[in-house]
Amino acid sequence: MTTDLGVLLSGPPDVAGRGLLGCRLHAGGVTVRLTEVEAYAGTGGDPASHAHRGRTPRNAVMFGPPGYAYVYFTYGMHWCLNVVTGVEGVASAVLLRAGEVVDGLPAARARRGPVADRDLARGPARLCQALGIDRAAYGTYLLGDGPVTLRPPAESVDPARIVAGPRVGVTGAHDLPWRFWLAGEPTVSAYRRHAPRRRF
DNA sequence: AGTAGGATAATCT
DNA sequence: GATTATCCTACTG
Repeated sequence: MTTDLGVLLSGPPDVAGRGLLGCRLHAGGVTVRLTEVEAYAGTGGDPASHAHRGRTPRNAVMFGPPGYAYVYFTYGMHWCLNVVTGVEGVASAVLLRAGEVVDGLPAARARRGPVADRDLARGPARLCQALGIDRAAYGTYLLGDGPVTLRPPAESVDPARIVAGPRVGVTGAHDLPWRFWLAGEPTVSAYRRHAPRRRF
């Protein structure tokens, strides 16, 4: 059975997110198998989304057709990669949070430094660092021949292995279980929500 | 083991 | 000027 990514990504972000687990992401000579993702909707309804307050220069690609890369820079030092989902005109995307390096191990190690192999792409910013993804990937098409490519899983993923829970690091909307990961994978990020800058 | 705090700059109000 | 879809270091027990 083959996953048609074009069809999958044109659906709602949570459905697309589940389907992206197990897919292979290739860039910079490194390939990872995705083990953790998060879904984000658009204007209204999802306060955690970058597109919640409408279209801006940064999130413009989220309003375009599915299959394109939404890359953003945050905390003054980190890049994160999303795949745009849904129909053109409505913003939604899936944040690629973590994966297992299955090819190009030396290149990933060179970019990430001396860390355990399972930590090479364990977290959205670490994943981008391991693959060498930055602003240059913004708006590129992921289902073709671009610098960053996404391919269906080599083996189909057992739906029973997919776990859902609250998203990480967001300020609100914790009642929406739109973080998906594969049970038992050591590469899934273990961060909880802590140090939330409380201003009394 | 677990968590608290700082780094650091683009983006938006 | 405040905020941030994070990561790393250092400290506590």
